Amino acid sequence: MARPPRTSLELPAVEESSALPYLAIRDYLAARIDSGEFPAGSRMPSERQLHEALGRNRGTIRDALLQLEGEGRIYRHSRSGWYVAGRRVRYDPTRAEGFMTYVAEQGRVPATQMLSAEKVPASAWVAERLGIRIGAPSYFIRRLRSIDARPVLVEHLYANATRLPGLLKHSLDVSLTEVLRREYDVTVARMQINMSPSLLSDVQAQALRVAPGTPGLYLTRRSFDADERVVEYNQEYWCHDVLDIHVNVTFTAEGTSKRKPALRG
Amino acid sequence: MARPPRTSLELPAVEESSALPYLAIRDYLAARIDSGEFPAGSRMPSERQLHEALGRNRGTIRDALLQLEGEGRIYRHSRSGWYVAGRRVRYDPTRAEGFMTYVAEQGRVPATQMLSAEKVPASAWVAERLGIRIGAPSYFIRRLRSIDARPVLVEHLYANATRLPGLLKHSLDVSLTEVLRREYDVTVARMQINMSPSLLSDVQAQALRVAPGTPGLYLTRRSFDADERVVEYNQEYWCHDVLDIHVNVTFTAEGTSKRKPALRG
DNA sequence: GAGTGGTCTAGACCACCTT
DNA sequence: AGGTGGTCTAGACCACTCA
Repeated sequence: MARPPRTSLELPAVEESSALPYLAIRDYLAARIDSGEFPAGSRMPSERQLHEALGRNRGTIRDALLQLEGEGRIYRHSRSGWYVAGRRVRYDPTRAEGFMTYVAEQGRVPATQMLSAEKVPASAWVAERLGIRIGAPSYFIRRLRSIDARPVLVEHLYANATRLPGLLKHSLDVSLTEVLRREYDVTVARMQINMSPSLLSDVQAQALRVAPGTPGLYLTRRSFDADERVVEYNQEYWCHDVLDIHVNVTFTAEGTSKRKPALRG
Repeated sequence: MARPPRTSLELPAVEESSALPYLAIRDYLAARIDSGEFPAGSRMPSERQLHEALGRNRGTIRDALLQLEGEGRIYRHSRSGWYVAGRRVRYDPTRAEGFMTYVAEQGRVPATQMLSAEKVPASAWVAERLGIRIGAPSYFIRRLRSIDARPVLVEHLYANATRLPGLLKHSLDVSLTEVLRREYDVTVARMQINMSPSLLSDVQAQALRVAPGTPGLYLTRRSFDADERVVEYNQEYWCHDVLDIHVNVTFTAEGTSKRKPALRG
């Protein structure tokens, strides 16, 4: 990854807005991010620079940076540095648009990189989720997605290979939903979505080039067609600071509800 | 909070399943949680006990514990100890049921405690969200909610006082939605929900009796009636390990979607 | 090869929770 | 009053990224 410029370090004393040193440093750095001194995407001063400049132990500096990371204000690129986070991307799981679409709509630059794609016999775990027999042919696709050149999620994609012959021959750098509709005339009629905040596991952290222990958001999606057959099963491992999830729900009658129809465009 | 029993410490050597000491300790503790040695709700051995028992520095022990916290396997009660987390509670934001209902349905014990309730002139921020004039009377209610005696979220509730006269006289320890329907004949027709993972701010952390810097989930909900008037505005600050969010979406036609009607019971 | 973050050690003091 | 986690210090070595 190209290393963005680092803002030079000139520091008025840390104002003791918080009694605790690490929170005072957090406030100080947050203020400089807000003021535009450290713009989104830029590199923060190194931990050792801050250590020298602010007269606090590197561990304390690190606590302040980890705090800002948890708040989603900065993120790190493992062993390269700390960077200022951009705005969160709005994501509405009840809409059909894919990653490439909604990211671009928000003025950001999405990108997809294939990590692996294979046809394998379904394990028990996969078979259950896809509603197929154990050992039946299935696809396993692993993709890395980025926003503004920052890797932000790893996607695992499982699908029934019997139903989608030759899927791996198509370009999978774009929206899978679109490939399914165009090439196989398969449309998603229903989705089961799960989300929970967690940490990125070692494997996913490595793919995203972040440290193990980086906070994440685990998102799962099971898509069904009109006949209630599973079309695909998705696992998405997101950096926790990337998404702002919006859901709009309309209730029609007592105890029932439906999503308000979304207007295109 | 009553202090649950602590499992006594007898330790076979840490198996070096991971090269890094703190991850090896994480694996070791996770295995003992899985095996039932440390059951949900019980207290973990203290950091100093683990330090002595495992022959690692307390800082390293702490890194392992923080890792497990991030994964949602354990949580801490500030300055009291580390505890084993229970199962996540399933929450479907597109359903109308309130906290007390869906928590109880899952065999857990929900509780609500009022922290404050006042009638105040709306600030600019509140006025915008409620769609009322700045300075118009509004309610501000702050509640603490628990599951199985563990505080898990702080709720801020804003409402239009002109429209709901005498609201504070009613019992607000239960579902507000129900009070609104029963006492004011107000029904929610639409909700705008926002979610993003973050850290608990100092104020909310204090109310939840957790350390500042504890990971959280920030959830916001704006409810409208059938005439598109705002009924209430909610802010919820959740401990990050409590929720498993489920959303079920049905697509009817190209570009539109609606939630599958939920059957009662 | 220089610089970065990632991890670890061995101490210390404090605020607070618990009993 | 004793024990807990929360914070801080001052070092150290390593794996890795980047130029």
